[in-house]
Amino acid sequence: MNISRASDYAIRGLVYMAKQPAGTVCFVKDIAKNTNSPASFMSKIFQTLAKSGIVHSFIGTKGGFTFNVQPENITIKTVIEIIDGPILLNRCAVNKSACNEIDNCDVHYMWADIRKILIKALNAYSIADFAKDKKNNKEVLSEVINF
Amino acid sequence: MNISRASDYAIRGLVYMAKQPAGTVCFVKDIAKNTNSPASFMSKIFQTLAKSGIVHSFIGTKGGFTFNVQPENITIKTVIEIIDGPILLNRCAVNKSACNEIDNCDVHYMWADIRKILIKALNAYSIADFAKDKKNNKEVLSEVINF
DNA sequence: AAAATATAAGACAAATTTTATCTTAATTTG
DNA sequence: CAAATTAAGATAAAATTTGTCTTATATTTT
Repeated sequence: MNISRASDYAIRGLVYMAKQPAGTVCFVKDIAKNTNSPASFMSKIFQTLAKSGIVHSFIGTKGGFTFNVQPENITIKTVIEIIDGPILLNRCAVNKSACNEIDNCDVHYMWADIRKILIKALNAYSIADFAKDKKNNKEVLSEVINF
Repeated sequence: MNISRASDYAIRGLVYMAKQPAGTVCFVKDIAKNTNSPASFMSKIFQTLAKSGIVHSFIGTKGGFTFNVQPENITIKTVIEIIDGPILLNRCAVNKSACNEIDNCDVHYMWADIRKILIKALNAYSIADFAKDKKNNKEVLSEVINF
């Protein structure tokens, strides 16, 4: 029950970009250095982010990456799904046809339920939230939502 | 961002047990058969569950497993943590010392926040909930909690 | 006491996923 | 043309997950 290192790197890389002046073209080399991640791995990750459309890539000298979608509109859920694929939790969380017990699965509704909650939480934070002053980065949701 | 097959099997196995008359001693062989899981793998899983104390094991002819904790008091979170270990989400979710950016981690609070919500959701369902009539097994939380 | 049955424990192994790395190509700038 | 940078894909190392197998131990039945 963890996110991948790759998603973690992606989020940190995008946060680094969001901290630069708007429109700055960022090199993978710098993104990697500032997030303590392997440059070659980060390069792969940003290729994937570029293919998804949330960042734009420029080849050549002075090439690099810029945001193609505003950091305010890139949620944590978006990033995780681009890098790791859909959030399923277990095999039968989304549709019954994927469940090996088909119509008779006991835990189907539970996982669908927990998945909904998790996705809402992951969508509640955007990349832009982390480029702001850190003292605002408190545990917002879990204080507001008491269940 | 998935739970392991092992946790899935564990939950299904415990649900199967909860459906039997209270106090029934269940064989791994039967638990595995009724959950479409490999018996030898399920055996390992139940060893772990027994070591944790939530089930009791009996060796020998007529041996097997019974609940040691009431199914009402075994939550999904409990099972997942027994089988897969603590729910962390990312490396810095729990304590800052585990974070590679130490005092300067941008995403620390977010992950701690999302983790809290997820754990609450996983604790909201118990094994006993799935032994009941299936039409009660609707998506309860996500309808109640609107955030 | 012996035979049958079931879990315990741990070594072993296969499969899958994650985490990279490396090389070659393509593109842009100067 | 030279330098810098991403693109793409092959490859590989490492870690984790998913299982299997064997031997031991305990219990019940005969």
